[in-house]
Amino acid sequence: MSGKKVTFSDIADYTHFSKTTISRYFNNPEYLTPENRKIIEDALKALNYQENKIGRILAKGETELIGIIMPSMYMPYYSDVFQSILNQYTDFGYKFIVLSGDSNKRREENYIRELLSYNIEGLIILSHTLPSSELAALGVPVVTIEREDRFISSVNTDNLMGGIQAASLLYQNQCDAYFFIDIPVCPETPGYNRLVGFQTICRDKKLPNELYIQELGKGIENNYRGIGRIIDAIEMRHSDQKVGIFCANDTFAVLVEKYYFQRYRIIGRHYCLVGYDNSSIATEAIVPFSSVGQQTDVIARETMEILIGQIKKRRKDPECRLPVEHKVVTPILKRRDTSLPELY
Amino acid sequence: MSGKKVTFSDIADYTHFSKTTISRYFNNPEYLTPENRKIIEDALKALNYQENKIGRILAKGETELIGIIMPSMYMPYYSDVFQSILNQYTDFGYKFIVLSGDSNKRREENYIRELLSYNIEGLIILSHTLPSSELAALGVPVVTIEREDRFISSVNTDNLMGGIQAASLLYQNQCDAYFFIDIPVCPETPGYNRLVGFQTICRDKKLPNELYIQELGKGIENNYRGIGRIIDAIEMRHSDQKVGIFCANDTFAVLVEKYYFQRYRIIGRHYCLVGYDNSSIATEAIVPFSSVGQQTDVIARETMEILIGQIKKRRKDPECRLPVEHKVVTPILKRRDTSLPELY
DNA sequence: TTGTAAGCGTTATCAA
DNA sequence: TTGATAACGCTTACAA
Repeated sequence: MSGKKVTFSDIADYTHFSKTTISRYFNNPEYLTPENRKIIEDALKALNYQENKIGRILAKGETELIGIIMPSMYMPYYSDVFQSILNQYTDFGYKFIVLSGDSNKRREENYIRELLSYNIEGLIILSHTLPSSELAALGVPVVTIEREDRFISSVNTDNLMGGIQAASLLYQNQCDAYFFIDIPVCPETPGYNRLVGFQTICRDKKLPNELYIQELGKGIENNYRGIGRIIDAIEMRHSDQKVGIFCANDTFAVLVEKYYFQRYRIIGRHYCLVGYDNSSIATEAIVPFSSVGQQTDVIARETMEILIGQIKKRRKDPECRLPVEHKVVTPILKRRDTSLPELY
Repeated sequence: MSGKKVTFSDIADYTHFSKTTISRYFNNPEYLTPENRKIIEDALKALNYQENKIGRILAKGETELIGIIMPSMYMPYYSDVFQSILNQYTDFGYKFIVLSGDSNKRREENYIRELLSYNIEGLIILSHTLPSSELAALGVPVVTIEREDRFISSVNTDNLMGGIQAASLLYQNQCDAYFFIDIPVCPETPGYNRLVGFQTICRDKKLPNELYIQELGKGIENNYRGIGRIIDAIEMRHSDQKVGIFCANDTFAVLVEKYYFQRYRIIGRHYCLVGYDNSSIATEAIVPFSSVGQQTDVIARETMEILIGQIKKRRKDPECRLPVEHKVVTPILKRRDTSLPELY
């Protein structure tokens, strides 16, 4: 609308107070008399003052900005978590500057430099590109989510528990043979424990089991082909048995279901399927399958709590060492009955 | 690592240049002799200088910040577009502050105020909450994506074309009766034209058709029930015909497929299905279905081009009126053969 | 309760 | 090619 922006000086001139008093109106209104408060309030409206945080940031050094580095969001899990993080604005008031990583180390280091140049007060990392050792050296509070976190604070789902829940469910369904499907994951990644949990149950209960850990290629089509090869391998030797399959994510699980149908015309019997993440696709699938759900809202909240805690510490003492805190969030197994409903 | 942050003053002291010269090193290095440039370069390393954009912003008024207001991302389309927008950082260098709206008008107005207080240079709106009249009055460049855009610049998919493509595909498949399924959408929304396109073809070709425009409730379960009622209604009168169904999004489409199977044990024949958005679920479905794909990368790029164009204009002349530009992006129909493959 | 003046880290203007 | 100085919009001692 108007030309130049209205500043504290303008309001000061208009009201015949000083800039300081205007500042106090916002930061320590209790020092002002009600009458003077009213005068300033009216002036703000009359002049249509718009808050400008840049000056404040320069003076106070507090940006209320948090940086986020996302991996590519092709897995719905990531956009679920991201959505949950954004929702935290309501409770914490911090704003998020978001960059999307692309597995290029140099580039993500630049992202971080760029974010730091805006004086972000904290950093949330979902991308897997940079090692935690490097993140720990940044000097700002950092929390990672569901990734390697040796030297830095983190929030992870209890993947071991998740694997145990999944395998137990298969066991309850009295499968004859048990299978775990995933792409290769390095043991430092929390998700690795899905496998460990699965193995734990298999060992305890002495269940015949096999791991199918292999690259499946990029894109759904390639994944589908890879899954197909695995299912063929399984069916080759277990066609007369009830097989229990635990997939490390729902996308793989839905592809298992799809392949069973496309290739073998089998739907919702013969095999028992458990996915991971409980994303919408587990419900939308033609026969909904069970899935280990991650509590993304809890994850987001814990992340912010660690981060804000460290930020407050830093505001008090900018030199202080940041503690390394690890939070673990319990997964929630969503059971779905995969037996087909009768036609009515 | 260290205590206080290194500033231009520190570098000036260290090198015995003035702050001005240090600033020039970054902004107009050609004014410096190569030797002096080298000296400063070394000093930067020696002191481990970290860029600080806050000072620069205060002095220049250019934040290189763009605000985004997202709707809740439960439809994968939104996270696809969002991902594409984030990718634009590489080409444009602008950073994004992201807030997630929740259909609360007051609250979203506060979001915008908050964003403006950070001196964002532009705004991208995907949320549907605020009318374009209000957005147009903000004074910053604003581009909306796929929503009501009467008074403001926007980028939309050619929904009319999308509807035409979908209906034409059904027609090519020689359906006997044609159906459109969506929730009620106000005619100002670009998506409304999906229906118009569908109707256009039906009228042209004189195809028997019906519109099922009704609330389906919140959440997949409710949607599923609603879709079920619609399919039952259709089957009641068309069970012996080949029905062609165009769903306004892929989620509805997959639920149609699911319901046909669960209730009627029909898969991939009898009906012909087209979705919208070509999201991953259209591929993952047990029988993949055709879908009108939105070119989210093109949408994101066009959005940024309009926005950056207006931002540049504003930098030259902060008083200038902002033009209202509308870009339309062609949808791309992804055909998928829904006939079942033979068992081999 | 209010004001003065210095400061936050950069850039812009002008002069040298 | 370089530097002194003011300016950007706000906060914060300190003084009154």
